[in-house]
Amino acid sequence: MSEDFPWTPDARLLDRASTAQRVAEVLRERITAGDLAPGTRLAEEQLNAALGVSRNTLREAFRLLTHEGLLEHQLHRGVFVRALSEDDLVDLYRLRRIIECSVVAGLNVVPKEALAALEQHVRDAQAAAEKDDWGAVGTANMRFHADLVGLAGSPRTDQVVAHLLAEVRLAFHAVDSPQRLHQPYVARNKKLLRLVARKKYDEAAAELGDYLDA
Amino acid sequence: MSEDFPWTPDARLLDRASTAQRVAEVLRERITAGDLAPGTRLAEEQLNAALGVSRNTLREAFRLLTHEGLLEHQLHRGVFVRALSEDDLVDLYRLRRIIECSVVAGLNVVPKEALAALEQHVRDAQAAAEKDDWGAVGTANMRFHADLVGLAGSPRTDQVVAHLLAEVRLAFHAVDSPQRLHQPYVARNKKLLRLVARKKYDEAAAELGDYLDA
DNA sequence: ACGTAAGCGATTGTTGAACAATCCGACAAG
DNA sequence: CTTGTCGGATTGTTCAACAATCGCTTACGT
Repeated sequence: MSEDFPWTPDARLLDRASTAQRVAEVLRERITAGDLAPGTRLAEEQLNAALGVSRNTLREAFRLLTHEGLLEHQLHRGVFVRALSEDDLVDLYRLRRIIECSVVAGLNVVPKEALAALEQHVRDAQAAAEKDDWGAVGTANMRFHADLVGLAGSPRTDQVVAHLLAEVRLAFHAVDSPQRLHQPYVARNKKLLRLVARKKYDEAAAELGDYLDA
Repeated sequence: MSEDFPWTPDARLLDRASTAQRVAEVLRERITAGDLAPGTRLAEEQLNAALGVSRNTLREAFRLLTHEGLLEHQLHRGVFVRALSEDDLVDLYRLRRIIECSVVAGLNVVPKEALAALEQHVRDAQAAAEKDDWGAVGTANMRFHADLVGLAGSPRTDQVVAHLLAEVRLAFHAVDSPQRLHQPYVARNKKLLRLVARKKYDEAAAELGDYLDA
């Protein structure tokens, strides 16, 4: 457990902005890319040496990522890459269903440019799926849902959903078959978007609720 | 001496609090009690001496409260007690409406003891109202809604709602007539609870949605 | 042999200081 | 009166030392 990390620190990347934010950026990339598996412990001393920053700075970066929900902090034990249980996933999707369905059902007018952005996300997901890049499919899907909720124009709703989606993303890497996970969403998002474009908001909400029950 | 305790083994309560968390607790109390008015600036050096903790620890407490939405952080200027705008309030109640209504509408079974707890909150609010203690009415009201949402058994929903209620509480102190603000809620909560007890969840959700539109 | 408790190394929590960057009010020049 | 600049005060960032705690090992008693 107490060996050096398998990835080399890129000192050049640490020369532009606040050190803590740069460290957080590096760690964020590693986590969302799946290089750091959920449950992995991030020891201060190891990363201290690996990144060439002081412990205090490193802890500041930890705090940033903890607030983002990517890390979990246990008192006197250290920080760990967040590991989601089955119950967590169920809980996440339950809350997503509540919020996203309510938002869609309560829509009134949808600006043209917002609709275009959503369509772009669907196209991105489709293109990535054809290249078997399921990580990119997941990213496009996340952006689709974030922008979908953004239609409501509620900052707090946006923030909550962004947090939920970040947590969902953590669970991606724990899935053995990413294709089976992401494949259905491409078509479903397309159908959903069509319903929204035709202003059939209730049907869209039903469709959305249906597939968040999986 | 200590046979069985009334509190359930909750992981958050079992974890001992760090210094920063305790400092945050103190500040949270002062803020929600209204001792620190919205807009008040919290200088580091001043609190550093007053609370007997180092600047780093104090800043960590600030980060916790900022993340909770009670404090606002301005770069190179310090932290201030959050002042909510009219738009913020509208946004808060919109999200509350979405979540609380969905929870109530989706109820299936309500445990007897949970119902009893809700009734106790209503009685507390009623008693406080008769003594013109509108701060206590607000507290009982908050607990009522927190427990109401808790019926769904979703940790993340609970957390989001707790966050929203904490923000709502910030706005209490900016109101000139606390009576007119809290008075209606006592009767409404009572009515709402009666509908829930009779398992008329849809009607309850409608009632709840109706009064969150104010 | 088994469960228990003290001891120890490793790791995290906290502190205080030092220095840089930035804001704000005062003051002087045009 | 407006503009520019100076200087004190406050925050941002980093570091190293010390205290507290955890997990594991070891020795002890029954």
